[in-house]
Amino acid sequence: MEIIISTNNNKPIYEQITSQIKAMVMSGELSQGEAIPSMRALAKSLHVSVITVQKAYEDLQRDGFIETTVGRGSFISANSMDFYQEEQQRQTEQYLQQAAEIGRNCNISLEKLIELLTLFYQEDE
Amino acid sequence: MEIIISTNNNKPIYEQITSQIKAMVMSGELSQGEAIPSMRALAKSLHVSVITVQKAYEDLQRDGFIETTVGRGSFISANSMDFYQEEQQRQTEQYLQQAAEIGRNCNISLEKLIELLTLFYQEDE
Amino acid sequence: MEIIISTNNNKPIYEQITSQIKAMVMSGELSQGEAIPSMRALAKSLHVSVITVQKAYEDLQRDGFIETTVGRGSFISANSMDFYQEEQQRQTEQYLQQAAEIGRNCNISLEKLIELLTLFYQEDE
Amino acid sequence: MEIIISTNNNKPIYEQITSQIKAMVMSGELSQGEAIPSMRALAKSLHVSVITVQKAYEDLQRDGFIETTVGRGSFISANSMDFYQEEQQRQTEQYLQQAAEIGRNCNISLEKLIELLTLFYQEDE
DNA sequence: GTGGTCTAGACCACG
DNA sequence: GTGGTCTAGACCACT
Repeated sequence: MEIIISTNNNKPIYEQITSQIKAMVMSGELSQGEAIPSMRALAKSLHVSVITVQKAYEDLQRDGFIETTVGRGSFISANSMDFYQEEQQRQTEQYLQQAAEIGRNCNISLEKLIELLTLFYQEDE
Repeated sequence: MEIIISTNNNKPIYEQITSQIKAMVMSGELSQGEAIPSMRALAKSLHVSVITVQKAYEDLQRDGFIETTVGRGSFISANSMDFYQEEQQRQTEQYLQQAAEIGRNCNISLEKLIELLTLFYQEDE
Repeated sequence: MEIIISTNNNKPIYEQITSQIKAMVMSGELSQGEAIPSMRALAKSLHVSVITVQKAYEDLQRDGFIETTVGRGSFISANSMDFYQEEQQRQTEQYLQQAAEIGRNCNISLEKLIELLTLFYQEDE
Repeated sequence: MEIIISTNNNKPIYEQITSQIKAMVMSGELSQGEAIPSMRALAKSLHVSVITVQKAYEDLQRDGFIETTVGRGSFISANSMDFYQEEQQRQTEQYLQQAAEIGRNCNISLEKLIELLTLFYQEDE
């Protein structure tokens, strides 16, 4: 499991950790029931405070992605993938809505927006 | 000129001020060369610290939206609208790109994304 | 006598007035003993507060460029031109010194500086 | 890292801080990636308000000289030196241009200006 | 601990 | 009256 932390980024470190772990579940790199590193181990390998990792794991547990048991460690929970799907869909819709709203206010045509969207969609492939 | 401040919002107050003034320029409610309220006047009417308004005006000036002179006040600058257009286009593209990226990772088809975008675009009308 | 006030400029208005009057003395547009407009007349024609013009005239008198008599008006003083020459030379030297200092710190060669100076000198002709 | 604040100076304190930090980068006293004091620490050691230091750091960050992260601190950014070089060159050119302009208006010959410039350039060595 | 935001005062130069 | 700078407090999110 490899997580990359960027300090130049404006996103807080604990959020970078959560989002990357979620992405690994989605990509299949982490499967349900699989163990993830202990907070101390991850903190050490990322050169990051234990408190930061703790916050990340707390958030993941709160949102149902992992299950943490004292003395045993943390594990990917059974329906983590569904949670992730929902979350991402919600976010995608939100981005599209904002793009639509601003675009309309600036008199950017729907065709232009679709063109851009298609471009970005194929670009990343 | 009417600005609405929401404290429940997670956006800082000075940012709410700047974005609403920019929007007023775009909508034509404020035209080029027109004076905007003095820092003290706006601070008083919004029940907000002078410093907060000052920060907002400072940002607006630095980004070229207004021109401010000691002893005279602040005025909408000549090319404020162009700056606004550019800024909004940049942001729209960013939203579309993020939607495209997440969408692709979640196996949402391009058709589905375009469908959503079209929906949101026409919804606001 | 024509004075141009720029609000986009970061220089205070009273300073724009003084510097332009001084320049007119130098260029011969204003000669020694000649009357300059009354404060109120100038304020009106420049669409500027009387207090602003008053401050400008005060500075000019303090530096010996004009002589003001209550009830008579203000006149270019006898040795205004000398004062101006001295002042400008002082300022020119100061600019050159600053350019030399910064340039040296940035490892810009003396030749390069002279080249630029020559360029600017001939450019304005 | 030693910064000297002069209250007799007409330059604002936050500007004195920014310019001295920039100069330290240039002189090599601060290197890329190196940490600079926390706002609170610097404010305390300079007997100055935290807000004043904050304003200085904000400016430095906006101009690309430092990178600052909440909870971590501020660090000299990778290309700080390039930014500094550009800034200084711009300023040098501006000084030379002003010297050229005033000099020409006062009938100071180009030779005389070059002579002065050379003098100042070698004087500081 | 760090920086980001906000408040309520103050003095200054400029108009 | 205007904006520019500064002070001495405070709370927040993040490390």
